[in-house]
Amino acid sequence: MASQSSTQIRRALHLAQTGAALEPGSAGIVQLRTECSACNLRELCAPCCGLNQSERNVAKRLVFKRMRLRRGESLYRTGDHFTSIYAVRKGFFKSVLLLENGHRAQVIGFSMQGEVLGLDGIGAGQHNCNAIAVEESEICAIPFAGLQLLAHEIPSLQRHVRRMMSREIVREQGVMLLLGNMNAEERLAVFLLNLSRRYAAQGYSPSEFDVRMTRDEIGSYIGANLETVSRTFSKFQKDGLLRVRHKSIRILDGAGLEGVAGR
Amino acid sequence: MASQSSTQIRRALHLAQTGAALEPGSAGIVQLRTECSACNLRELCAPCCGLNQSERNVAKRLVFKRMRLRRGESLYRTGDHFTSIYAVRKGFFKSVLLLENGHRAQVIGFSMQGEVLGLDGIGAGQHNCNAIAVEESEICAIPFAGLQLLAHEIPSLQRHVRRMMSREIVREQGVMLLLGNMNAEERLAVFLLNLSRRYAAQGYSPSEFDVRMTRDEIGSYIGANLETVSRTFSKFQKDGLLRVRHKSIRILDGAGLEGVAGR
DNA sequence: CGCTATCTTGAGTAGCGTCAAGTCATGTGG
DNA sequence: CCACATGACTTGACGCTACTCAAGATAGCG
Repeated sequence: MASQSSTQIRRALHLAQTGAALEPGSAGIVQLRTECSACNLRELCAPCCGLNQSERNVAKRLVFKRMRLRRGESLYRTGDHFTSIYAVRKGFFKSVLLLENGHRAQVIGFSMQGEVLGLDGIGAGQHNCNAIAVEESEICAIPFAGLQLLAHEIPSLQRHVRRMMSREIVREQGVMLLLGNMNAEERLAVFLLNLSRRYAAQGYSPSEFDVRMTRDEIGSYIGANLETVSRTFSKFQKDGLLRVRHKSIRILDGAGLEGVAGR
Repeated sequence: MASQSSTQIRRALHLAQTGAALEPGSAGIVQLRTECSACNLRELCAPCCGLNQSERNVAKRLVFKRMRLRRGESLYRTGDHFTSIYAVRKGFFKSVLLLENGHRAQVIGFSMQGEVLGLDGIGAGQHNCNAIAVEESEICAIPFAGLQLLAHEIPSLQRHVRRMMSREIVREQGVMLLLGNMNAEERLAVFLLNLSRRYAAQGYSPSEFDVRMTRDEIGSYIGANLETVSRTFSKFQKDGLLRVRHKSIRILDGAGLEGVAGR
């Protein structure tokens, strides 16, 4: 069923890109047409950010397509033809890498509201992982070919794309450090502090938030199993660092948590 | 002393970029001026690869600078101002990420002959890790600003830069999978098969090669300690998969090794 | 209200890290 | 050319962290 809905989404995207009509609301997917200049995320949105007014006018030519996805639905899958990068307008996604035998899988990243998804496809022309909604989410698809045409006229846009890619490289380097060098407590602490910082960047409280993903998904990301994640949450609570009530997290001692994270 | 020689290299690079003269052979560093078209690595070299003749003529404007580094010398260090990307002409480099407290370090990648180094600096304008020669090495510095000017005229070059960055993202995703999901044997097997493939890509034997790095450096990269690396080498030898004689490796049973790697 | 997914906690174990001792290779200076 | 020092590697013993298996608690959903 996950595969089926993914197919529908891909079809929707294809239709959106070719400009063909789509039945609204089919399979719970709503597709909207918006101009960049009307996008209420344009302050956050990668390709618009940092443009001056005249550049924004040029950017109007780039028509974005919005879509909604429910928990478990795929935005794209490994091997899908790369056409767009995606700005997350609302919700949460996980990027899952599958081993060739398909037996093992690992979450290699989470993308939240205001962040960009799908850069891994630029090189090979096809996506290298599965992007799956962790909760009810809404994205804005940015056709990459159009983005490149624009970037040729707007150098700052070209720079912006490069900067996003470079940031992704640096982010992944940090995860490699986490996975290669840290124990379970340090990993979870780093994970929580990172989440906290990202919520803060979106204007939410850095000390009180929900983890939208399951213990299993967190564990997959930080290289531990779900029991270890759960135990470590409990230990942090016992030590007075957090208050954990299922998905709801309150950071009680940020400095203490940073101490555990080893900074 | 490592820090001192690094300073010298940075000074050399600065001089090279400003065009000032440099005493040849000082501190064992030799700096050479070469045009791209004369570079005998141009088939491998990232920015030249994939250009047609007329584009190559344009590319002649881009003057590269070559340098030699001895084992342990830094090509760049965390926080260094980003000016160039580097093509490895000869030798081997490791990229080392330092934790903020400077106490822990991890090798996050190795770059061999024919590969490119330094892409992590593009976004922030400064390097995010230390690039250190693992053996006597020679690199070709490609000034990034010049590369970008050229890329504006040669779209395929722009694409090429993007592709390199995207490949780096995908490579790091693979390392994350390795570090998050595999045991020591699987990690070492994956590491060796990857090395084998890269040696083959450079025209060397895929089944018989030297590991240029120490057990400690391998361990840091694959998230194990040096004893575990050594023990696993011994086990692979006992199982008839490899013949290991210190740094010299011969793969006796590639299929068996792939089996261990879990593919 | 019951079913299912998710989470928590416990007990036992295995893999890998730590500590330690010894071997081997490389390089340096007499 | 040899002696010695140093760095790199190997192997063993032991202990701890985190995984596995299992059972029960809790939340969310139809």
